[in-house]
Amino acid sequence: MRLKPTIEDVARVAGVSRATASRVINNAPGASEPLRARVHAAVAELGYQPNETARALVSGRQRAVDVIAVTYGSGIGWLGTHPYFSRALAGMMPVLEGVNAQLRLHAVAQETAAEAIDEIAANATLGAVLADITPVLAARFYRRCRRTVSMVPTASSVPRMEADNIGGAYTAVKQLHERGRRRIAAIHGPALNPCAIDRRTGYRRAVRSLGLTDVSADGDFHRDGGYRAARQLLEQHPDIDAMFIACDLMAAGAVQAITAGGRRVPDDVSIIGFDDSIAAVCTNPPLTTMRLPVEEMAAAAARLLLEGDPEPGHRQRFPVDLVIRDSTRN
Amino acid sequence: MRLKPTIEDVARVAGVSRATASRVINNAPGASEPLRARVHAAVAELGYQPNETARALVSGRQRAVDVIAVTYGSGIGWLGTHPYFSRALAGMMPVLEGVNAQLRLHAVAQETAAEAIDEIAANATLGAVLADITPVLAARFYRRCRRTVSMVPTASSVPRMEADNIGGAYTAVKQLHERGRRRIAAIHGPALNPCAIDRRTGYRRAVRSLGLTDVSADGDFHRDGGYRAARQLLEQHPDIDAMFIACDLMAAGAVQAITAGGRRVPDDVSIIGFDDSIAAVCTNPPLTTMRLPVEEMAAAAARLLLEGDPEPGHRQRFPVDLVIRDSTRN
DNA sequence: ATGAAAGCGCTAACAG
DNA sequence: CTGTTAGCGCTTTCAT
Repeated sequence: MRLKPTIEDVARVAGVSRATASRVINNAPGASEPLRARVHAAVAELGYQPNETARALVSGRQRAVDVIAVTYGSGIGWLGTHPYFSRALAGMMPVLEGVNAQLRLHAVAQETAAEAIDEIAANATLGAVLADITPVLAARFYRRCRRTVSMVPTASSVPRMEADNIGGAYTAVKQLHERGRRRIAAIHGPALNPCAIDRRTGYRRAVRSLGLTDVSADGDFHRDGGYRAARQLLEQHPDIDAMFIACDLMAAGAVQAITAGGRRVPDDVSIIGFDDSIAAVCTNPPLTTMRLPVEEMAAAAARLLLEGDPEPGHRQRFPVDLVIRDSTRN
Repeated sequence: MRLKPTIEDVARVAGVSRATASRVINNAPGASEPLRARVHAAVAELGYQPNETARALVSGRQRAVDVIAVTYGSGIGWLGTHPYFSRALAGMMPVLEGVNAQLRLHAVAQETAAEAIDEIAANATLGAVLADITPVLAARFYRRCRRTVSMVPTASSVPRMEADNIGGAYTAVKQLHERGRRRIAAIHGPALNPCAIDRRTGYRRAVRSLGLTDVSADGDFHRDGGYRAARQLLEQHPDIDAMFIACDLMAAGAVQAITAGGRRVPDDVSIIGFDDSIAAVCTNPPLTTMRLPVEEMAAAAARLLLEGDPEPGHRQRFPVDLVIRDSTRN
């Protein structure tokens, strides 16, 4: 079988030099119309496709955005079951498409995260989007590669996309309160997750300023954890009439626990989730939720990287808006 | 700021030749212990990280698996809302991790798919996993790059991972029938989607062999389509007592439509979905469904690529198993 | 066991 | 406008 044609072959067939071939292929100026035509013909005849690796090496830029996800213990099952990550990818791909940039996906195990991160940083080109990296690791990465954007709250110098998690949580509780609920419990996310921390803060502030009681349980940002937390909450505080839940997946579990316990949503217990992920519309009833604009954030992150090195401390703020569905409608 | 150190720098600092440095870095034989130590020291001192691009160019192999997704019309919103794709990614990443292979993600617009596919094929290294490519496009890709694996039914010569969609659909209907249901409707997927076609076939065979009536509606593999199809089905055939739905996302919508119409799941209408995606456990009640082992299929596809060129027509079969949850429990 | 040298395929000065 | 010539950073013969 014939080897893949190189630009050398194209040049030979077209009867020009490699340089000329390169010029017309990259449609750079400095090539006459007749030669252009000959080169194009040769390209077509040979089915020539530039070798991106060689291009990248010589030009120093490979035009790839790296996306890093850290996997905790149990493997990366969460990538397949947690909508967050795929939303981020979905947001980035359209902006990368058409500008000849590719997306590289890295799953790094928490235990070896440090080394893995060093290697990724060393080979970064357009830069990296840190989807859920802890502040410490993010800072480490940033030290090795300035072209970095975090999508979660992180070390202060790292450029980031910032969603108003605190405000969102506050709004959620306030909304529940306005609808007349007074025993508003919360199911929070992992204690160390930066987003979860902010949402917890928002809940606490709202509870305090509205004169309510803090009734909290801890979840893990997964459905099962939401189910368990809700059941436990209901047992310990049977008078709960609303729940603010820090993630839709947990909210889906909570809805199941609540109805399994013989109560109705929203009549007995009103629910507001967080994220507005696919889970929010799959539950029954569909969830009122605080929309985290993941796609927009990811797209903006990609665009920022495309523009060049972001300023240290650069930040772009994103609103977290209330999306009303049936889990609060009654 | 200091430029990134090259192997040249390492060699100089260690006082050896580039060749020797290369040998120890790749821990190839042919370097004495004392020199190895000096090189390692130099690497550590400089924080040297090999440039993967240069490596790839010289060795001809970049160790990357390309994943291609075609986007239809409206953009790739579906990637963020449809669990299939992220499950495939989740399946591949663990097998790629640790073998120093990376994952490249490509979203190609349907209109320009042909050219895009040619370019990807030209730059493929370990090969490509075709997640949802039509047979025609898959064949085209395969013509340009033998290292290809499709995850959906496709042109006969293209190596593939084959799930028993027909058998799964058949099993689902049979299960409903065994539970005493007799008016078993179906909501199918897109007319041209190869998986949807097989599931439709399975439904038809079951209906015929069980002596039931074919009551079908068409969906789009999304929640909204499932909602609409279910509502329409219920209006036109109020005596329906069960539904086989070709995808969990549609099933989630159908559950909502059914309960919104005042009927209960599973008491009045029993439901079996397909996929066993995150949507199946977010609905209320959780869905009985036919499990498509997407993660396993994707992992096997990645492994196949890692092994070298798959045989033409290579196929690996995967079962589609019944997972019983509450939507059929009564 | 070690080093010198030849490229991988391409782009980008630099000459002509 | 066109061609010649250096490399990009690395691996890999091939001598030594």
